[in-house]
Amino acid sequence: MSQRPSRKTFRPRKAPAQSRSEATVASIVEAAAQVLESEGFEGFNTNAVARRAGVSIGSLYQYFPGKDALTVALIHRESARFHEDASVALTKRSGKAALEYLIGAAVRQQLQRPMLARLLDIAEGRPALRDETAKGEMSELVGTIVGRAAPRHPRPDVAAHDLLAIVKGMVDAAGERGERDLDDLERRVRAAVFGYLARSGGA
Amino acid sequence: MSQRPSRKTFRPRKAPAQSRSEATVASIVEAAAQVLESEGFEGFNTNAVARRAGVSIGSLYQYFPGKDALTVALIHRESARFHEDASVALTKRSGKAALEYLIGAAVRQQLQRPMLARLLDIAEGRPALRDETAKGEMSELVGTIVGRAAPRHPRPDVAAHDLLAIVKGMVDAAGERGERDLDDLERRVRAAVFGYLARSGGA
Amino acid sequence: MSQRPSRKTFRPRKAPAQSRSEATVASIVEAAAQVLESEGFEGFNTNAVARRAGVSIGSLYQYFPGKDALTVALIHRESARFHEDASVALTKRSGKAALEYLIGAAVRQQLQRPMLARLLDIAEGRPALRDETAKGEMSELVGTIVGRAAPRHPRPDVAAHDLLAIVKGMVDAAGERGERDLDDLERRVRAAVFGYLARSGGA
Amino acid sequence: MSQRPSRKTFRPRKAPAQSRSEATVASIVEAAAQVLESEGFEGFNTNAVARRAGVSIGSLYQYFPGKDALTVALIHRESARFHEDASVALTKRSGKAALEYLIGAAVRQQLQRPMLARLLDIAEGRPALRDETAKGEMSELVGTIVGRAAPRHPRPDVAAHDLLAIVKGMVDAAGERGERDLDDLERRVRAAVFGYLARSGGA
DNA sequence: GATGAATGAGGATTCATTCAT
DNA sequence: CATGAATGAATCCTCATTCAT
Repeated sequence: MSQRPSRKTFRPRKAPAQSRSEATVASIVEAAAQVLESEGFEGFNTNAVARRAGVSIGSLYQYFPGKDALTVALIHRESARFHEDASVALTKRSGKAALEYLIGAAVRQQLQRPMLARLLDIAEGRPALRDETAKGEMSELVGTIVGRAAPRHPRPDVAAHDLLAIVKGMVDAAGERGERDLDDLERRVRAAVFGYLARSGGA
Repeated sequence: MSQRPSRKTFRPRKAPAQSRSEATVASIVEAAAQVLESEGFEGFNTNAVARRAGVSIGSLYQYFPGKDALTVALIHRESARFHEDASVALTKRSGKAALEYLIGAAVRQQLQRPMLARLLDIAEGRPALRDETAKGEMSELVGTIVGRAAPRHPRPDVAAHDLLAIVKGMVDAAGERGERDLDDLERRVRAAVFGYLARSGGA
Repeated sequence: MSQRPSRKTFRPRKAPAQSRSEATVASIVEAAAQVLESEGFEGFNTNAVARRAGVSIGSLYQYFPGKDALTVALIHRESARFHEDASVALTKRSGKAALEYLIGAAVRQQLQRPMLARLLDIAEGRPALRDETAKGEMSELVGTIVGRAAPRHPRPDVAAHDLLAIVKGMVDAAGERGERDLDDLERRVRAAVFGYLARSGGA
Repeated sequence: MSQRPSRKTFRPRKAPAQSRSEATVASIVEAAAQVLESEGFEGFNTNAVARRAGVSIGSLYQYFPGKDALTVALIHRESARFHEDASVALTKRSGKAALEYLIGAAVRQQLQRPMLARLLDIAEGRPALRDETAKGEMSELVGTIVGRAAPRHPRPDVAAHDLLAIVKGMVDAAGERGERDLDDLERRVRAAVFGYLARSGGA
């Protein structure tokens, strides 16, 4: 038959009480990022992460209830970055400027650790992790920005989904191909985003 | 024995000369598709594929040198579909019509087996399989079409990459969200594609 | 939180198709018995069982879906013995003779592999395995015999439970203490059984 | 470090001289009882006990040299109860009354915390703990009582063993089945005990 | 060729115990 | 003394792959 994952929590197991453990937790998360980055999903296993973090496997499990919790932590870490960027974007005067800011942030972030970003995008899609990701929030945020950038758009929420998908698709592919020219990529992403908006009713 | 083969060929072990083995090979590939579709990467293992195909694990290894060969075969099968579609597209009178045809095909194909298509997109990105995929060819084909649809575009090859990424990003996300409205999705993808072309120099 | 065992089956994984595997299965079960006997629950682990059986750990899991399945198989093996004995007992002319036969069988069986028998009695009580044991049947069988041996007994089913408990308690304790005098033990068990029946309403 | 200590003392590490530690020790033991009761052997681990007791794992090890020491302490706690009961029983005028008193006490105690009692009976049987249990004493005490209740019995010590086994067997089984009718169970145990004595030479 | 039994390295996770703070 | 972070041996189990029949 199939596997029965039995609904687990991916939340950190304990809030680190001493400062010693805060460092441990952070080092584990960064180690997870590095392992994922350099070995891909194939080599992403708890022992490797613990080793790279310089802690014992036991310590890892003291803070993360399982392998997936590592991935989730990683996803949250990146989502937080996006949220910050989006918050800043929301302060921009024009909707267009907000979108442009967000695109720039996305491109920069992606090209900084291309492999990692791409793998996390993939991980986010895993059914088991679906509930743990803040996709809804992200769409909402982008929806708000779209609402400002293209006030006449009939379905800003749908546009938000699409734009997120477009940007992710483009930057992931660029990262995969090893593109390094930030400005060029950013220009092209803008073309896609504003082109889409223009043609899908945002005029 | 072990589990980590260092480097191998993914070509089918034998050219199926007789029709019997041809059928066997096809059934294994389809079984692989079904397992991938219903169980995801987690449940995608050689024994499961053999079982679903109704052949012994020994036979599977008779035709495929290893697990990855299955994935590659699957990717090739889908690429073939794309090639056909692209060939048809190339017969269209106008470049615009060609692109529209291709978009329609991509959307239809994606929404037919959304999970499968998405997982294969992911698999294609695995470094180990990179060489085996015909990404180059696909880009070339699309590049040609772009060249016709937007003759003034300064970098049709770059545009081809981007368009491929945009379409994949959008339809994968749509499939993931469970969208079922083909026409609506197709319209939006067109907006993105032609919007991008218009703004990135294709006028 | 607690552990979520997720309801597993303890049934053998596959019916051995070739005669080779029949032997494997048997050797695994006997190895399980021996390991349990000599190492107790502490040392009863799948690796030890596989090693003692002279098979790989993989083979063990090919036939048994998990550790508990080994225990269940062992319990079934012993229950089968009891059923045979009970069937023979049922052919006895008098109820008293039937009971005496069953007592003798129980004593003999117990003192043959005292440690094993005791540990299996314990294992039967584990909540996780409760459903897998044929305790109900055993009680019924004994209930029938009691019904013949003490026709006036007001609650033969309760008596059956009690007698089973008495016999198990006595022979387990005897085994634990290392008693070897079969006849003496059997006499004492008879005293307990018939004494109980006489005083609990079986006259 | 490791997990398999070869041989150790199970005595509490320090005689709790101050009342503070006395209370701590008692709370740990009771926590052990509760964990064993609610989680079974599976969930009976030092960390869980410490948590339930509201002390740190470090403190637990301050008072108990290891996990088994907890079990031993628990067994001793219950044995003490039995000893008290037996002492009271010894004050009874007739041997019969003494036995009846003891049976009543055993039944009551068992049905109060059925799971715990059963698990401790099992734990007592573990070879590693055998030396630590006061089984000998218990048998002696019961032997004395039997000597009074059935002065003609040829082997009061053997009878003591058997009676202990009978009572344990019956009440454990009853507890396992979830019986709650104290009086009925007590009647049946008496039937077994006195029936056994009558037939095994105590007449 | 086909079969499926057997293999065993690899990876996830637990938990008794120690020891720095 | 108390704390709880850290440790790592031990165990369960999976699955790619081989090979005798």
